[in-house]
Amino acid sequence: MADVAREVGVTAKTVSRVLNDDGPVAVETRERVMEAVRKLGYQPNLMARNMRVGARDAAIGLVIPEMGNPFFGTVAGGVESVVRPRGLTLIVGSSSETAELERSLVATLLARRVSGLMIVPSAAGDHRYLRAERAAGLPIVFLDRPAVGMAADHVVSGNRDGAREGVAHLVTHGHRRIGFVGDLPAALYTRRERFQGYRDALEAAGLPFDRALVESGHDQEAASAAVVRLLALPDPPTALFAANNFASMGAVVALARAGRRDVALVGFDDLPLAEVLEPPLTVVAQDPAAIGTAAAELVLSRLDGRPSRAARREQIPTRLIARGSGELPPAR
Amino acid sequence: MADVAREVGVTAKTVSRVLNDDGPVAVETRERVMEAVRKLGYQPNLMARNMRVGARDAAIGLVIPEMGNPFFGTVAGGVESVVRPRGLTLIVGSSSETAELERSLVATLLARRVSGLMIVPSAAGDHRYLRAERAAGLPIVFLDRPAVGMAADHVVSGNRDGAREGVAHLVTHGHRRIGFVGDLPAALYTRRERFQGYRDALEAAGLPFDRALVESGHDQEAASAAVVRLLALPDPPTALFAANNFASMGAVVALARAGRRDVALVGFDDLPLAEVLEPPLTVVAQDPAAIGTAAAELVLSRLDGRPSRAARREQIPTRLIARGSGELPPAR
DNA sequence: TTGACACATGTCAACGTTGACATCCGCTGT
DNA sequence: ACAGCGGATGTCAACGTTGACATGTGTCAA
Repeated sequence: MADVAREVGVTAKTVSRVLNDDGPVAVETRERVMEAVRKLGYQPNLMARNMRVGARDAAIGLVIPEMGNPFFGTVAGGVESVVRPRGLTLIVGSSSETAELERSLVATLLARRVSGLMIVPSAAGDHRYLRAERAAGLPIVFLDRPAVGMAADHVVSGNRDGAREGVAHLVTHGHRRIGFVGDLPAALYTRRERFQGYRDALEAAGLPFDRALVESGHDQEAASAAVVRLLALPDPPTALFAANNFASMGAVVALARAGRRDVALVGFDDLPLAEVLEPPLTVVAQDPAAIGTAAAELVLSRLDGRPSRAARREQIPTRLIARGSGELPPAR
Repeated sequence: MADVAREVGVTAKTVSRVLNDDGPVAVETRERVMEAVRKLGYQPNLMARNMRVGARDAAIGLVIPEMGNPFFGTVAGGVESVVRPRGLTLIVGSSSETAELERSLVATLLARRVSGLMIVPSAAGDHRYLRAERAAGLPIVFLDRPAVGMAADHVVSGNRDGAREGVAHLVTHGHRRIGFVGDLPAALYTRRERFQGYRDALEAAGLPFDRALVESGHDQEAASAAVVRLLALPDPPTALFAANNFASMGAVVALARAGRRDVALVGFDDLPLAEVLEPPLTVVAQDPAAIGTAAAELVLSRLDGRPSRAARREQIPTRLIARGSGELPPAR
């Protein structure tokens, strides 16, 4: 910047004014400065700019469990689409679902003095340590799952309602014994909510809840194995509700391997090739992009100074997409 | 930092020494400082630290076309896994495959003085403008596709070899008319390479190249339509080679809709549920995580001062996974 | 003619941190 | 007894930018 100023014969301050459209600058000076900037290939140093008095970094920090998971990738894309037009940079890190990594990532982001923090909390965490930051006015929003031990803004899917709707769909098609294939650990927020939705639907239909019909597994293989166990029961389910995408894939694989085309299935979260599966997979679709944009907008509105103490909570509704696998009638 | 220093009764410099394990500090002083740090909840300001004399930001910038695409998400995950243990933060942005957004993102990253730049270039770009930065010693590595108009490091898949192997697999199973379903625009690097591999395989087998068997589409629907056109030819192909994941999905969908279980298919890039498709999908799998880690390691090695002028280029080999759809014999 | 005012630009300091160099102290070896 | 040395700490400046305030110059109304 000093070089540019020297080249033009003005002070750094004037260059600064030109670059920021700040204060009055003679048209001619402006042009000469711009030319010098081009000639010297000058680029303002954002780090220095951001460092000025108490200023925060013009960036938003985002912590997701995994980059490779398209669900979270799409969430991140939604966040970016809102945040970038505002001139904010997105800094993403992944926690591998561990509270420890999550915390160290958050520490890095805080050290960078990001302007806002968005977190998909990992299962085991406790977010009390963020209270002070929140109280100090830093916008913090949790995505997909609420914070633990702390009242804070969040944006989540309509897990319970969605699950209820998905299971009700199976009930409507005549099923009375419906298996639940969930995530692990069972204490996971989304798992708990969806399980509640499952029970809601059973209750609404006057169906008994059978503990034996509930199985779990964290990855696709484990979910597959869970389905195999369910099908081996003396009085097996005629339909399955898979409470997340891995569970869905595991169920699809298990049913395909067993050659069981007669078992109905509804999955939570849409899959890319759902329509060409045999039978086409009925799902309760989430809207990950909407979760991202809604959360980002929440952060921005906080940033624009709405220091309201109260936590704001949003639910993004799900949508049942009936493709066939949920409409199979009960065998027998 | 000044507050901490005052609390302990030392200078900021001493606090700095404690925090960076720099220079000798009395054990007792160290402890008192650490305690004050905890008590006051002090967090070092990374922006300020990074700004010091000519220093660069302890961050790596990564530009990918799309966050929601699991291929690039996984690439990003690979990058992060290498970069984080080194204490570097990852800053990710997506370009939506447009040269314009890509460039503005790169500008932001340069303004932040990142320590390294990793770019998945969008189709239309020209990277001459980065020459100066590269010459100035900034590590720049391109991923998945090479730079345009500039000799620079890159890490790409073994596109041509992989495609050749995939198509050869079809030839081995007796196919003589093999359709090619590619990406658009046709000038896209990966598309060109894979197309070359396709022709290599035909040539190696002494099969004629038929222009009519080449179709394209950028998204899944377009690829589907392309497959429909191919099947409607007077002398239609008995097998298809889909040159990327959208093409694969489009082909799978088109074949399923048409009820054509007799057409052999090999896709480039693996899909999550490939094994449960009917028939199970044979693919030429890429290794996106390896692309990310290899590229990141390249950046780090450059960072550790290997200012060798020559561009370094790496290819990550692909792997044929035969599941069934490529082994169908030619109908008729 | 003069004061007021808008415009154009400059000066200075400060943000938080750390390199370079200086200072002080006590111990060791001769 | 004292030079020499290493350990512990301090002082100062600088990184690049921009707020707050100051200065200078020309125009216009009274």
